[in-house]
Order: sequence, then C-alpha cells, then structure tokens
Amino acid sequence: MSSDAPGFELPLRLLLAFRVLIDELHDELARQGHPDLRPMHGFVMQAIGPRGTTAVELGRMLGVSKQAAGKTIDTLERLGYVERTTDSHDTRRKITRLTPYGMDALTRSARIFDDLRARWADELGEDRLHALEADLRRLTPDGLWRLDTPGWFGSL
Amino acid sequence: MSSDAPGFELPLRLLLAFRVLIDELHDELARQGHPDLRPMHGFVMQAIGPRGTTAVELGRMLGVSKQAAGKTIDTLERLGYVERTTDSHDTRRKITRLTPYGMDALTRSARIFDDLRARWADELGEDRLHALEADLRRLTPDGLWRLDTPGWFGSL
DNA sequence: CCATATAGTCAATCAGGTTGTCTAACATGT
DNA sequence: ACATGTTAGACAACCTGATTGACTATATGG
Repeated sequence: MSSDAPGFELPLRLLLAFRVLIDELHDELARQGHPDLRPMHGFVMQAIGPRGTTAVELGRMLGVSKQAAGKTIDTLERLGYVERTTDSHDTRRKITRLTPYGMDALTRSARIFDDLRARWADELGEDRLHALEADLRRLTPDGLWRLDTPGWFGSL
Repeated sequence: MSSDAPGFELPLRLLLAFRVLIDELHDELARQGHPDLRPMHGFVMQAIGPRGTTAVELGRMLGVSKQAAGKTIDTLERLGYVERTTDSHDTRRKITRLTPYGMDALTRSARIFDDLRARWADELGEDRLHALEADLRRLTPDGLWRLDTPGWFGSL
C-alpha cells in the first residue's frame, strides 16, 4: 500500500504530459511557418471546423460569452487564420471560416500530433500507449470539449 | 496500424483527465469549507510550502514576474489563506506563510486527491493505474512545476 | 403587422499579467 | 567607514482576454 503514488502526482503528471505535447507541437509548428500560433488557437480552429461557425455558436462551444468569442475571432482574423463571410440566408449571421492558412495549420497540427504519438509509442511500446489511451478514455467523459480552460484554471 | 488512435486524442484526454480530477477536487473542497478556492490556488499554496516563501522566490517557482506573484499573494491574503510576516534577518523580505486555514486546505486537498486516486484504482485496477502513472513519469520531465499555465495556454 | 428572439458590435469594467521605476535594506571591496 | 552594487518589495502604466449591459439590425411566428 505504501508503494502507491500519492494522489496529487496524477493531476500534475497529466497536466505536465499535456504541456509537453503542446509545447512540442508549437515548437514544430513555429518551424513549419506558424510561429504566431498559440496553444488555444488550435482548439478554437478545431471548434470552428471545416464548415465554419458563428460567434454565438463558438462561444457556446468554448464556454465563453459571444463577445469573448468575437474577440478571439478578431485575433485569428488579424493573424490570417480565419475570415468572416456573411450568411446569405440570414444577413445577421457572419460565418467565420478557416482560411487556407488556417487549414494548413490544422493539417500540420494533426500530422505533428501523429508524429508525437509515434515517438511516445517508441518510448513506451505501442501496447502500453494503447493501454494508456484506453484507460484515459474510461476516466474521461466523451464528447465534451470544454475549451474555457484558460479562464477556468486562472480565475482567482 | 489503422487501429491506432489519432495523435490529437492524447492531449485532449490528458487535459480532460486533469480537469476531471481538479473539478472533482474543488467540488469536494467547496463542500468541506473552501468554496472560494480556485484551481491555481492549490498549486500556489503548494509552492509556498510549510516554510513560507517570498514574492521573488514564488515568482521564480511559478515562472511569473515578482509583481505578478505579489498580486497573487494579495489575493490569497485577502481570502485568508496566507499571511505576510517580516524576516527578522532581512527587513526587506516579507515571508508569506500559510495560515491555519491555508494549511487546512492543503491537507484536505491531499486527502481528496488520495480518495480520487483510489476511485480510479477501483475503476481501472491498481496495476493498470500504477502502469499509467509509471508511463506518465517516463514521458514528463521531473521536478518542474511550471505554474504559468493560465498565461501559457491563453495568451493569444 | 407587430412582438419577440437572435446575431453582432460597442462600451465599461475587471483580473491577471507585463515592464519600468523607485525606495529601502543588505552585501561587498577598497 | 563608506561608496558601490544588488536585491526585495511596492507603485504606476499598460496589455490582453474575459465579463455584463445596452444597442442595432434582422428574422420569425402569432
């Protein structure tokens, strides 16, 4: 029993492992022509998706207000990752879509994540990594994105 | 090969697993008399430790400026988790120490994390959880705290 | 046709981070 | 002993990303 790890190690390691992956992703993305991309941009662009979305929808998905979602879109627009187009069926709506540059970032991210997973598979063995993924799936809810992580973690 | 999980699932699951633990910790802490405690408070108090620390030291440990560390201490002081005392050997320094209320939060957190780990051990089996911890240890650097997660993740 | 609901924007505010500057106190070398 | 350099903390100005509230324009449904 005394050989069990203390309970506080688990969350620390989970967070650290996440950071390792994300940091290495962005190191590589910077090398591949996306030096300005930040951790949460990938999440936001993933939420926008290939079909585009609106500020209100994005806010719901990210768990933030539509105004905050709008500001995030402003930033991504300024960086050239997304563009706003008007919905011809509802002129109130402005559909935010990924630009080719944004799509490029997403496809490169997917590729890099696959490479990083392969490195972990080399390190642990494919069977152990597979088990790790299966265990994490059992321990985490499905389908939930919860992209409000910055505010969630930081709010004092 | 095609049965391998896509690379992007791993970071998502790691972050989600972290959130599950932290959210359940704070649900329980709220029930046990610490409703105002936020995710990063625990990390900061852990960094302060039983012997206390100064704003400069805390800033170094957390990877933020001494001013930011000072503001964080202000917040924890306002909530009653820490108090500032002067160092008799160096009157420039103000040692920030945990109050009994702060110590209580830390000991309860440790206990709750142990309980959560036990629940995961029930879910997966102790051997699988042990393997998961061992694998995460292999994949993450040791000794590093890096508490700048909010800014790190959020900065657009 | 009017009442209500929704999309987006603007403005004010807040929290937490940054850098720069300043003062007080320690540490050191001549 | 003292002049110099370094360190701790506080204060101010500013930046970013979030919030709520108010407002306009456009749909939508009775």
